[in-house]
Amino acid sequence: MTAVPRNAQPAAPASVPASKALLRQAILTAASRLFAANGFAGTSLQNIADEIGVTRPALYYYFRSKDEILASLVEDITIGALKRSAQIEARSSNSPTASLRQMVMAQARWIMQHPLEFRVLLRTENYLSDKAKAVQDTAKRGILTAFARIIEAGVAKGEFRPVDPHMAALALLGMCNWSAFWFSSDGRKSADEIAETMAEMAVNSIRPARENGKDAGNLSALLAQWREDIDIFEKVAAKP
Amino acid sequence: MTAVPRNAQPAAPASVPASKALLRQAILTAASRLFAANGFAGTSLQNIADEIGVTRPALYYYFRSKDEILASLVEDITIGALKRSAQIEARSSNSPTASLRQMVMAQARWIMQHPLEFRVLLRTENYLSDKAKAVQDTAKRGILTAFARIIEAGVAKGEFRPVDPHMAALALLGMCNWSAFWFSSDGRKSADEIAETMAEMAVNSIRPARENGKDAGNLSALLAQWREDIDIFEKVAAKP
DNA sequence: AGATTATTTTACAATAGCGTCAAATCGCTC
DNA sequence: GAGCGATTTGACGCTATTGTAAAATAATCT
Repeated sequence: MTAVPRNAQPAAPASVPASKALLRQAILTAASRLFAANGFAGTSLQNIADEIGVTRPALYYYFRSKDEILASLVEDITIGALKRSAQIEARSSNSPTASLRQMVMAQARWIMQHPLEFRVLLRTENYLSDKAKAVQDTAKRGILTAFARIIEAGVAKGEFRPVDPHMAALALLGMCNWSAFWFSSDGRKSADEIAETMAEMAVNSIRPARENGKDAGNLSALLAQWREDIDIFEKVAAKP
Repeated sequence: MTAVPRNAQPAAPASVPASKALLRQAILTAASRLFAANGFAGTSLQNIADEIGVTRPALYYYFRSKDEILASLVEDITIGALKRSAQIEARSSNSPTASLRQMVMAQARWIMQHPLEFRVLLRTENYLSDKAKAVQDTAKRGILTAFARIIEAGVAKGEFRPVDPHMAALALLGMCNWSAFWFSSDGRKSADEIAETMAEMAVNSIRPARENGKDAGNLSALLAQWREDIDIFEKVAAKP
């Protein structure tokens, strides 16, 4: 392993120095690789140290324990996911369909951009400290309710079938999250393509069946349908 | 722990005697509970032994190692899932929509009937021996291709949108499998209700946009639909 | 009852990995 | 190049747990 370069900044002693943060990050990256490959228990601190080219006790200068490495790792990921869905919800488009599509895309994308970390996260809940687990739980709950709220709004507007919002949200999140287990960045499809397909599947999965004229009184449902039609049209028209 | 009752069969020394199989099963049940709760590495053989009321070395009479317990545990589950989807595929209804609905229901149900074992399975792939992992992989692949074949057939028949069958299968399986992480048997909804909802979502997710415009790429069908819609709109809007 | 087999236990290595500490080294400032 | 804080290292103790083997107990058969 190459020596870690130090930048020549005069000083930033107030908070964490840049150099320290740098190696910290290197540790986290190596750890996610190894944890994802061999599991948390299957990875010793020695393995991590070898990966970076230092000795085992050096790690204790950056993290108090093995568990703290794990906790730090998974916290970043969940918080990131939460932030994204909160952002989209705040953007509050008036169309739940559009919002849901965006949320699914964002979630799927975020996961496929960090598949390793996500796999670790999904597989190691048991080893988290109580405090870390609590952080996890609130973040997960936040994402879930964001999805559920959008779906609920869509149901109220008639853009979605009358499904149980909570359950539908869990189902759709499952669709997204599962990708951590199978997505490969060198596969035939890009993360963006997959995310789009999933978003399309998601909105379709709870879209009301078109009942020709039946409940024609429902204007917003009709408008929602038109929006989708236009999307389809746009895609078709854009093709060579 | 109560003594294990022995049946008075003369002898069945050829294969495994019934009594031995009984305690074996008890060990597996206890193990899944503990593995699911505290993780594989977080569970010692001592914990398992305590749960059943024997001493630790007694376990070695039934399993050669801790890993063998895990392997035996997860093998049962995956094989069961594979069997189910194979059955449904063999039943070969002529309607891919109906088949897909049934497969999703079966998969979701099977998982919600064994959520503990499934959580263990999803979280411990890393600790499996190479041989056990191979069994895993082929079973998983079998389920996946069963799903993909149905979807492919549906696409060919025009019952589904032209999605990538492989990818859609993964997405739908994700929806099902994820339930292992959130389903609770004492929740408001029963496993059957949830499975049905998921099946409905699944078939909708890849159903073509329009029932009456058979092929989605058909522009004139889309335009015709719009004209109709506008008529409806006009009537509704004209109302007092 | 006595013999034979099945099952469980007590006791015993052996190992791997975590966390700690004081000493050594590095990089920089004066 | 002496001094000082930041960083790394080697050596150590410790615990938890796995797996084994021979002895003890329970069950079954003749």
